This record gives sequence, C-alpha cells and structure tokens, in this order.
Amino acid sequence: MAQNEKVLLPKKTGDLSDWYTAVNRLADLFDYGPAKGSMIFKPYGYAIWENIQKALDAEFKIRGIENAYFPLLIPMSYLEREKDHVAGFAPELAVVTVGGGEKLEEPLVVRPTSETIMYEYYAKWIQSWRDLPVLINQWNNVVRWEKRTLPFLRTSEFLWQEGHTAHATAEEARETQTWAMDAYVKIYREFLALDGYTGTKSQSERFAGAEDTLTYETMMPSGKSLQSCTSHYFGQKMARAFNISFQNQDGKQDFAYQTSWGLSTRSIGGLILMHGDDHGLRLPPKIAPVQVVVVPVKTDDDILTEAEKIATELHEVGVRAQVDARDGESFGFKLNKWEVKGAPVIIKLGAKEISDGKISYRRRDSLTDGDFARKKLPAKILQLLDDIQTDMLSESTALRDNETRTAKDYAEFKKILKEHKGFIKVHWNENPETEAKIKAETKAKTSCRLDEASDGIDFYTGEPAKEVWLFAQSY
RNA sequence: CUGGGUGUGGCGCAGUUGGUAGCGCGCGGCGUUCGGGACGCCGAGGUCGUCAGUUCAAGUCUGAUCACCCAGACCA
Repeated sequence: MAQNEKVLLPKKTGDLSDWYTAVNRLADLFDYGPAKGSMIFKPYGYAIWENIQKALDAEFKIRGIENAYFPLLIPMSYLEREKDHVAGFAPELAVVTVGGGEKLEEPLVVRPTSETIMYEYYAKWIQSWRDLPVLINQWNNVVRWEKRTLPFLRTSEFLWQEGHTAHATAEEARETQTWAMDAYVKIYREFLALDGYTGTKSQSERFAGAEDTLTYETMMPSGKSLQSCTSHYFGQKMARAFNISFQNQDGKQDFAYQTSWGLSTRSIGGLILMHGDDHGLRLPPKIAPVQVVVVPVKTDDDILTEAEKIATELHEVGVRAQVDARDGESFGFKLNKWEVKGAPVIIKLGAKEISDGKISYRRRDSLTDGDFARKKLPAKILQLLDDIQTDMLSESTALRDNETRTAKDYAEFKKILKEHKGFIKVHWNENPETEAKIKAETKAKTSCRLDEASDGIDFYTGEPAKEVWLFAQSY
C-alpha cells in the first residue's frame, strides 16, 4: 500500500480551475469533445441534468407550458429581422454554408437561441386573441462560438430549455416573465441548493433584443458571480419584427407581447463549484444520480444479499439507491470513489452491521459518520437526505451573505474588490458609460439591479440615487 | 483576436551531447485479499499532434501548420 499512489485531487483553495477540471474528470461527469469547447456528458453527469429537467419540466406542466421542438438550422435572414438581436449574436454564430456538397443559396445558422425561428412560425399561428397565449418550451441544444470555454460553465454547445410565450397583454407577459424566474429560483434553491439574488440586468447586460431581463445571480467560492438563468420581456419588439399580430376583442389589430426564458447546463457547473470540496463533488440529494450507495466491506454472498435488500427497501420509498458490488475494488477504494462522486449518503455494510442490526453511514456533505437501527431504515435515510438538502442550501446562503458587501464610494468599492471580490451592493444611477468605465478599471460589472430602492448616494458620481445595484466580477 | 503554456500507450509524466522509446497509475488473466485508496505472478497496449526539411540516422535539430489548456475582450 505504501507505494500505491492516490489519485490526487488538487486543493479547492489552490488553483480553482485545476480543481474544477480534476474533480469533473475524477467524478466521471464529462469528457472533452473533439471540437473546441465541446463536451461529452457522460452518464453520471447527464443523470444530474435529467434530474434538473424532471424538476423544472414539472413546474412547466403545472403552468400549462407545452413542450415542442423547432429546427436546429435557421436561415440567416430570420436572424436579421431584429437588428439588436442579430447584433448581439452575430459574433458567436456557427454557420452552415455547404449542404450535400453544394454551396447553399442562403447560409443556415446553427441556432444560438430560437427566438427567430419560433417567432417566424408564431406569426403564422396567431391570428386572433383566441389563439393566445402561446406557451411553448423546448428542451434542446444551442451553439455559441465562445472565445473562452470551461466545462459546464461555458461550452460552445450547451443543453438548456428555452421557453417562448406570446400574450395579448403586457400584464400577462410580465406575469409569465416573473413566474419563470420564480420557477428557476425554486429549482436553484430547493434542488441545486444554490442561493443567489434575483434582479434586473442593466441595459448593457440584458439579452440582445429584450426590453428587460430578469436574472438569478449566484456567488461562487472564488468570489466571482455566475449568471445562472434569465427571463426576458420583449414587449412588442419581437412581434413587430416578426409580424406577430392578432385581432383583439375590439376587432383591432395588435402585436403580441412576448417573453423568453432559459436555464442551461451551466447550472451543473455552478453546483460543482459551489458545493465541491477537497474530497470531490458534493451533490444535493434531490439532484444526485445516486442518493445512497451501499458499499459492502466484502463482496461475499451474505453481505451482498443484505445490501440488495437495503437498496430495495430504499427504492420502495423512492430513494435512488445503488449497491457497489464491483469486483476488484477494495472497500476503501470504493468509499473514496463515492466521496469523489458526491453521493450524499454512503452506507458501509459488513458482518458487524448485520450481526448488530445496524446501519452505518457517512454523510458526504459534512463527512461525518453515524449509525442507526436497521429497522428504522427507510425513515432514517429519508430524514438524512432531507437534512443534507437543507444544510447544503444553508451553506450556500451563508456564502452568499458573507460575500455581499456594501460600498459607499468608489474607493471603498475598489478596496473590497481587491481584498475580497464577491457581490458589492451600491446605490447607483444606471449609466452605460460609467458602467463601462468601472468595468474597464476593475473588471467588475453589474450583476443586477435589486428589487429594492432607498435614498442614497451614487457610489461613483456622489449624486443622489435610489436604485440599489449589485456589482461583481463574474464567470 | 492578444499574451503564456502543452502536444510521447487510456491517464499522468520521463527521455541527457541526435543512434530507432521508458516509468507510475490504469487495463486483461490467474491466485491471495477485503472495516478507509490491497498484493503477487503473467500479459496486452505507442509509426512520439501533423507536414516538410537537415542528417548515414530525428521523440530529440530547423521551418511551417493544427489542436488543446491557462489568463484577457464576448456570453447561459
């Protein structure tokens, strides 16, 4: 054993990007794809996404959102219908110019997002107020040719859902925009255990073509924020560009009011960064592919039979449990493997437990050991999973709060950035020019405008200001 | 696109002054093991990113090229 070399995980407090790629690789979440910035979701990583999908899709269904699918390839001319939209996406488009060996008459864009192709068809489908609202979501992949990529956090192809709605009134569209953000916040907090702030993007940071953008911003241990998902309100801007018009109840023509909203596989990146530690991944129970793993001390028949019984009893109450019966790996190796993979509860099963009628376990989140009577099995585990979920959210909330500081003036702002980073809460009068200057000087930009207002002083200009903004360096 | 770095079995690396590739892990077989990353024996696996050049001879020298990684400007 002495000469056996451990698979070493770099310290999380060291080079965070080394740690990040190492933990991803060791936990077997992904592999690099052949094209720049592309990645392969391996089964364990994809299973996390499936759990997120399941939870979010359930929210959509309750709201009456229906799933549909639109084409991957979009005629270039569609993108050009709305000038802000095309300007925002042009630099990162992947374009198909040859098909079947022949040059195409019109280039086809690999969708960077689907507003244009969906709204082209919404225009055909919507004639009357009776056709509204249109409430459609699609689960798909999009391609944005990013300059710098990082697994999960920023990849040139990523998986997401994009919801696109059209409404007869601005109020109804607004309601949908906030509903979507509320649903996202629920998923982030209750499933991913990632607490953050919701707010509104600045003019310069909002989605290309949107009137405004709601965002959920989470704080990572590096002190950098992560734009975690967004919900956009288009007003009638897109409807005018795509001619989505309808006859209202008074018999007059009007343009539809629209929203779009998306949550991507970036969420998994945030999860890894926030909750991982020096031992590897820590997965919140609700999205963990394996919630409880039973590791037998010896792979002999008695122990394996009991292990399977335990797993079956857990399955019956809806717990994703698994027995690690793999041959050729020692007990200790398996324990470490599942710690790296972040299974919330690891049950250690040997002859001792069987004769004592006990269950021994380790909580992955706190790395603490415990045991309880075998006959309390399903209930105790359900309780544990619940506790872990709650505790992980609390950790995230604590980090968010600790990493939120207020600055009265620019000097203090810069001092905080230098010493801590994190979110900096300030009074500020929105101004794209000062925003650009601040960004150039400090690398920090607006995360969002919070939904609160008070009398204060603009931290940059010293003038009276009511709006409260969060600034941060971000991923 | 700018700056830095790296390309050698699946992964991590070594390879002196050019002489025709080696180590650890992993992998396959057999056996012994199994309470926190076990061990023995046997074995498989590489035209050294690509192209061109110098040379009797190139992983090693020269030139070009491609890819990826890290740090910046863009983004979920």
